[in-house]
Amino acid sequence: MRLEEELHELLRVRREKLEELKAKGVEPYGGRYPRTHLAAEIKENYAALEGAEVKVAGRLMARRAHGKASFGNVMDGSGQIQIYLRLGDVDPATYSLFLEDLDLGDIIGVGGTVFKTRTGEITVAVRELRLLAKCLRPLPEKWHGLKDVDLRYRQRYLDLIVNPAVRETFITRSRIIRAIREFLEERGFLEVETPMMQAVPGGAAARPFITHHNALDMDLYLRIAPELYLKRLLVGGFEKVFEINRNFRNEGISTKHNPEFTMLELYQAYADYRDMMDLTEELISTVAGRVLGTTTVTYQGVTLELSPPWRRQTMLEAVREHTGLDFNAFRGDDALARRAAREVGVEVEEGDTWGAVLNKVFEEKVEEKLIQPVFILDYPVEVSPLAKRKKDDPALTYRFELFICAREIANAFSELNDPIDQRNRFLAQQKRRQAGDEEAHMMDEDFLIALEYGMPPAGGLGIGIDRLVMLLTDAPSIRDVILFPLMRPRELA
RNA sequence: GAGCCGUUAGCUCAGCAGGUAGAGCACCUGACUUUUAAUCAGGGGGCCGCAGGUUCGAUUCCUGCACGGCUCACCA
Repeated sequence: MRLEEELHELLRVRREKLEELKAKGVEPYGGRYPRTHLAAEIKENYAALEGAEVKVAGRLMARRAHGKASFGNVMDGSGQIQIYLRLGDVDPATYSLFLEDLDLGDIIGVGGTVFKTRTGEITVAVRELRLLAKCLRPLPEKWHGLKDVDLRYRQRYLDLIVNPAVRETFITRSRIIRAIREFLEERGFLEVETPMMQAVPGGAAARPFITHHNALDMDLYLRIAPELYLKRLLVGGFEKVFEINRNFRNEGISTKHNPEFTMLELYQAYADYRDMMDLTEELISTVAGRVLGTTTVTYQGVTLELSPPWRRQTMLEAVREHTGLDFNAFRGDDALARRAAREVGVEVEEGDTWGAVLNKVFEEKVEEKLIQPVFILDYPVEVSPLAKRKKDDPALTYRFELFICAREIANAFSELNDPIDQRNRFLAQQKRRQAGDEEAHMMDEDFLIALEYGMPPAGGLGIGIDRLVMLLTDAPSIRDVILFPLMRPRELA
């Protein structure tokens, strides 16, 4: 810390007050304060509490001095309440503590009686005042709040102090996650935790972060998905498992991507992807109902109806509906499929097979049009290395993704439990890795051994929690639903 | 990774066809015993993101860099 003389005036003044307080024998960083009520409780129960003695604690957010009587606002976890000090009701030392020594932002405890001012504001008439924590830096502006998004993310605590809507968003996030846990536990799912550090990062197509274990002298990867471990648990006999935890992907940052993000994955033995569709509909609509009180939500001005059932459409149908291209007609002819894609303006590479082309056309031409909830079924096998092939159509898989507001919200499939087929899929992925595709799956021999012991047929589902929270809180950026999104470090003031 | 835009007081923002900067809130001093964006009077506070260049002179024009935002690419 710089020398006191060099401190900014605003910081210097507060530090001087701190020293004065100490000189007066006031402890500026107090301990336990036995508060009796939250601000909101007093306001909600005024009829019962009028004239009652209460103690509240919180941050001093405003002060309006009128000579020998003064008002202030104290904010606690429930909201703000007005406090009133009058010389005579409190001794001169207490009054001057409030008026001279306290600053906006200080955390205080006050005791007094509840009353209503003549303008009708429910207020605590203070008898006792205690400083619990001195605030040495000025808070952001009281009216406009903190707008600079850089500062809001870097100093999220300030954002939370001065922007109540931000606070609400994160409370809603917590409620959503709790509702998901309740929903799954009610249905017999067991919550588990699987490794975040993995020797072979699998379960998704993504570039991993690399870290190093010193004692074992080995590189490890931060997981890109828990999938392959959760499936090992199916092998082990857990029949309904879920995990809500972080995934890490070493990719770009955008309004829809943070390098670490929260994912729900669940697996249900003896089920398939149709069961997963039913479960997904029920889960999201139930969570919306429990948390928001409605299944009709507005996202960025668009009204979405989340009550089931949701539309179900195969990828082939969706592509035909939105582009006029019937990929069934190009079956077995990769070149024809590529030509058709180029005709509608989709860039494809020479090596792209029928299924890869179909997927690209879908992503570029169809996804953006999927506003109301829709399950897109039957993904090509090339882009679904962990999903079971369709019995009657082995070029496709029993896989769906859920789209809402043009965003992929969920991804699910009937899990591939044939170890021979799984090995071949890994080998195909390996070829793509060798061809330079850094996101192709790595071979996971350990996982294959597990499959060889027999994994029950199962449905698996993944839901991006951050994106679901964005949808349900009307947040335009993923950074609005992650408390501390990744930022480049910056020199501190 | 690319393109566009931004960075001025603690915060929210003006401003500058190039002549060494303003407002509101916050802060300091004074007045005020039911105010609430309290009010009134006075005052202090700025490497105008950083580094170069052009110029008699740059916060302003040019270049580079840093950080951020948006769009695109990659993805969930």
